[in-house]
Amino acid sequence: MSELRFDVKDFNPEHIFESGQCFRWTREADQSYTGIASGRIVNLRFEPKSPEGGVIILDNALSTDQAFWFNYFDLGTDYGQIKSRLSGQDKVVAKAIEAGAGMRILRQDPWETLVSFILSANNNIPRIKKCVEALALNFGREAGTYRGRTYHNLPTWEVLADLSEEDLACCRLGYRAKYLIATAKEIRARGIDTLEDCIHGLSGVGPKVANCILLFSLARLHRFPIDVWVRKVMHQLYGFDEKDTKGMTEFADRTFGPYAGVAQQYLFYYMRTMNQ
DNA sequence: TCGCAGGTGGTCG
DNA sequence: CGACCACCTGCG
Repeated sequence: MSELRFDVKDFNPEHIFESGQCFRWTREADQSYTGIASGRIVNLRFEPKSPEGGVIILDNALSTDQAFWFNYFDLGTDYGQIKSRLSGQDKVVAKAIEAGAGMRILRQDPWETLVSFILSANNNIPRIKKCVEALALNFGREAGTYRGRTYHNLPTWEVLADLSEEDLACCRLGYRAKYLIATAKEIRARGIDTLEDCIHGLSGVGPKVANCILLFSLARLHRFPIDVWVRKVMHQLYGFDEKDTKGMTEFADRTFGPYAGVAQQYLFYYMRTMNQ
């Protein structure tokens, strides 16, 4: 284990980790974040060097995982360019970008993302985190120990597919447990490779969850998930009727084009931070 | 007690 | 289609 460093621009851990796209990163007392992704336990701290950039320091990372983390944090994408493009297209988003200037869209593991967002339905972020952790602790393989804490992976679909709702009762997932089991069985039958094709048919995966998976794990940056917060933004700041999902989607496509999903992420974070 | 939380699935018209 | 509405659970 060693330390990995990345010089980056447009990076702010709080904007990235507190924007509801991931559920397994925890803020430490020193403002760093510890998390687990694809079985890798790591602590991230960020040292700003200039107004735009700084250095990411990953503790407990393997040197052979440099490519993994580069991809995970989408470091190959120029968010400065995306931001200036979006800002030029829309005043509201320009404001939201100021508030969340260090936002990035992660490239998470598709299965972990699928599980997390099935659990997100009609749920709140603290409890989604609890559900994910309970699932990992009770049914996932141990991934290792770091700074006195033991971490577990999420269970694979092979494991979940053979569990019953009763088995999962200890995780307090509520009615989402049966979605999870049904989806695990479906993935076992079809395989994860076809996820993008079959995603819409999966149990517990409606349009919102499907868009989240495509955006937060498969880098489909044009996907525009509409949750209660984005709905609130679209209503309050753009004047849409709260129920007009179709109108919001068409507006996002038309206005933000290939980066509608990135715009959504700034708007989501903006709305959440405004409402505190 | 009740509404709400990063919605989905089932049932109607 | 579109409009309802039930739904596990924990919190304020």
